[in-house]
Amino acid sequence: MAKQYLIDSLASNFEIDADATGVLEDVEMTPKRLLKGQSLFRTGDVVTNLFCVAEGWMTAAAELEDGERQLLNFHVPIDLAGLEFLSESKATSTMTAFENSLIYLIPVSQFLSGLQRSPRASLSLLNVLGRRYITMQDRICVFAHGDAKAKIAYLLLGLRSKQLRNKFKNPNVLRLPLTQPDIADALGLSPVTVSREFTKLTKAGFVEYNRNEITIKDVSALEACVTPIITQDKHADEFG
Amino acid sequence: MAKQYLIDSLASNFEIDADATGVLEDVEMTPKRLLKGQSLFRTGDVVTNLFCVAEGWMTAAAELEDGERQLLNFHVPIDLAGLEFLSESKATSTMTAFENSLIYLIPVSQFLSGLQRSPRASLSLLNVLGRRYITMQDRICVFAHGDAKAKIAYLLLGLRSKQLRNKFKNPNVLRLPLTQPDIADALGLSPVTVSREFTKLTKAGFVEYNRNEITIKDVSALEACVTPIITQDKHADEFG
DNA sequence: CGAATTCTTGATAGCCCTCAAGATACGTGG
DNA sequence: CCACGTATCTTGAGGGCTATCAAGAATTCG
Repeated sequence: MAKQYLIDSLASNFEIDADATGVLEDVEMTPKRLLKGQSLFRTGDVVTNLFCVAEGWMTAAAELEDGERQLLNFHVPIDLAGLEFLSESKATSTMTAFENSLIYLIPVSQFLSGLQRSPRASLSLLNVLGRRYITMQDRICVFAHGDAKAKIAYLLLGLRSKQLRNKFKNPNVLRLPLTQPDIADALGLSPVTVSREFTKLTKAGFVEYNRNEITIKDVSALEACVTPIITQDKHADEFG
Repeated sequence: MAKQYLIDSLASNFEIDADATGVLEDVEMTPKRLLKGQSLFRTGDVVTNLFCVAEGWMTAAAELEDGERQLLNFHVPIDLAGLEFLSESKATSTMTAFENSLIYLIPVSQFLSGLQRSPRASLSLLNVLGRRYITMQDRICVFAHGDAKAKIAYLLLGLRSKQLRNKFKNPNVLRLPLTQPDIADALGLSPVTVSREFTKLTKAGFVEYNRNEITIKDVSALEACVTPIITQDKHADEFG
């Protein structure tokens, strides 16, 4: 059954031990398919479901007042997403399918009562959110002090880490149809700058860029781009 | 007794209801005084205590490789700090007293076992961490898309919100001996730029800057500096 | 095939950093 | 109380990085 598979995957990815995952066993997980570009919820909507990504990519984005947007997160299989809306039922970002995706909806109410019954699961989630907070601090450092090259390297390494954790076959090939305008939206750069930086990175042999498929050729070279900002041992952090 | 006062304050500040605060009643809180500039722990240290700020200001900073630093957080009375180290016992930032401070140390182990006994406290903490995560997303937006003026306005409004929540008498007077180099470190700007922006903000009548005491004269004008980045209703978010 | 989007490349402009020098304030010791 | 050193603040000049504007090539999609 799909649900048991998801639970097992979540257990390994979030270091929720077998006992703690009991929290998910009594909740109903409703499958939902989203087409590319379709939104699960928008800023201001009331969010009543967490969700688990089974196939595809989901992305969280903030819509800025001047028409720009800030991509905040990338959710791949098997990610549990929406934890930040346990407290705020009103969405502060828009959750959109980046490509055709299959997700499983988890009602917040059921999830919460599951947590009430399982103190160990609550602690695991506290750990997850604590780590995410630390990751966000690193991201602040990169956005505050890094140049365009450092930001792009940080993004690519973060996506690679995410694929690595979720056991993608070749983590160096980013299986995400990211256009350069998308990358620009994620990093607060202009598409033109992204293009220029990628030609430089390609000429240097650090990456290969083939429209919608980015291949990391030299991980340590990319790490060297970020090292002036954050220390080496933090490069395993995921983006989003 | 000091401890009961702290517990009550934490209860109101973190929306931890009276029942849930039972988590703190069985833990020992050890008072510790720190002189200005003294560090509680440094990056890489093993953190075995959360702490609650009773007097003064504490600040968390990341030390970057090129000798710069990124100020990440400001902790005022009555803040509970160090929650992100429930998962990572190794500190990822350095916690320093910004002025002479009195804090109460709370052993992580005792706090965790308290959480095990109190599911509602765990949920409250999940809410707190969830909100902090959302706040960090806003900060990402400002750092990625904002200019120097927007960043400074965002910082000032965030510090004001913090004083407001913690019931300082006049929240518009920032009671934090922040030098311009400090502000530069918090925002990834150069001290020179901070100085120029403050002279502009002063001439415009938005703030008053008197060496170590910043007074916000026009809240809505500052909000207007940030509004192009994040929407109006998010300005209540705290910095840090 | 045609329209829209994406990608590339060049030229220009603006913001912020760096360097530098002088002024002001703070703390310490005499 | 004063002198001194240190740190902070201000202001100017110059330079680098990235945004913007623009135009053309390549790709995708209907």
